[in-house]
Amino acid sequence: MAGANTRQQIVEAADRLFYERGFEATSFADIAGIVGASRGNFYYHFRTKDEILGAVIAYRLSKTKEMLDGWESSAETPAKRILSFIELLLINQTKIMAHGCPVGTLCNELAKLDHVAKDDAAKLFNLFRDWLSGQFAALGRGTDADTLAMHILMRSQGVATLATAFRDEAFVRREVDEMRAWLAAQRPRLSETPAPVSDYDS
Amino acid sequence: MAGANTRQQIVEAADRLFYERGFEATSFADIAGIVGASRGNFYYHFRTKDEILGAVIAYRLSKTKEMLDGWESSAETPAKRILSFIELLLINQTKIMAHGCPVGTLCNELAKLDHVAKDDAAKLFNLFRDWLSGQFAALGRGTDADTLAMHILMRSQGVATLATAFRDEAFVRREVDEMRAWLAAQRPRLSETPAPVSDYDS
DNA sequence: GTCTATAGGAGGATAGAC
DNA sequence: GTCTATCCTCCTATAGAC
Repeated sequence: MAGANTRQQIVEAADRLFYERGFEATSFADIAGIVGASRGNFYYHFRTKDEILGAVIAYRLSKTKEMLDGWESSAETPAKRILSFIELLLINQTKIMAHGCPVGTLCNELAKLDHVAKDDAAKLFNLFRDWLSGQFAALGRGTDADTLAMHILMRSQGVATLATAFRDEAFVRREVDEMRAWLAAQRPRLSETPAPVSDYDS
Repeated sequence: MAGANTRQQIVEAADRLFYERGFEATSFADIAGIVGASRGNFYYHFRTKDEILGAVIAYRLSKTKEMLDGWESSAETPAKRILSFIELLLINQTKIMAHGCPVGTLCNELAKLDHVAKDDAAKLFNLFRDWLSGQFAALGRGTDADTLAMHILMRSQGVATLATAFRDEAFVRREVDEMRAWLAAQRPRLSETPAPVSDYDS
């Protein structure tokens, strides 16, 4: 319904359902049920289901960029910005326990389907990776910024997967605290003066 | 073909395809193609696809128990046994980069489908969790053994997810090295004498 | 225990009226 | 730009012969 923005409504409904149920498990009828349009009309806006997937990935990329830009301006220091990323696990905790991380689960599903768009979905990870890398560089870790970015991204994914399987809030809180402690231990490091860091002190 | 063990052949073929392609994306025809039996015959052995899933989960539980028992007898110390778990990421690296972790991806898919068997699949995680917890307890970490078990399980899942998305061997090696270093830093800890540990020194 | 044949339904996609 | 009607394929599941 509602003219020219039907396309956008389809994308947003698909975005939600692809996350909650998965790409394959979501049918046109499911999306149509949310949008309130007929299935037939979908093919005016998208020729195939894969085209909807492409639009959903593009939409997520744009939303993610917005979020990262928001963190950039709302937090004053690189450390606080990285903290925004870490605490996303708490903010989205309920959804994550029900459906996992939107990025990780989509990449996993598309990898299994050997879908043409699997590398496009991985660009969502690259967005976080590059942004985190920039923050670690700003923190004075120019040489290993990307390694640190991948490390914290890895932890976030691990917590999300186990949060879905165990639905254990205490576990999530504990691991978020560990990540905060790990972050606090990351100090500017020059190649000639490696600083001692401590991670797991609980 | 082959009488009474057709059931087992179905389970093993389904086990492989559920891992490689996912549960929903695997059809009876796909399984039949591997086993070399007709689709119709499947319903003599299993009444529904969900029953095949149940049998696959039971099969994986039993295979996992075997693997853990094997580590128990082949490695002499708790630390070496935990190392066996960590290095599974290297042993299965190629498969993980193509299809993710069999446990994590199945749990994620079933959670999204809100499938009745999702908690049964999570028992696979519990098997690792309890076994790892026992090893950490034997390492002298009786009070926080389960916390440590969940932490290393979390890391393993995070590495698997990013390995699938990025297919970056160097990343996997690096994180496995980090996990080894983390493990080496875990010392027996009595409640009154917390020991200093270091984690992230690379 | 295995087969062929087929029911019954859902999904993606198309055609054409309005 | 949206709708209804329809095609075709694939899937799960069943019936019944061998």
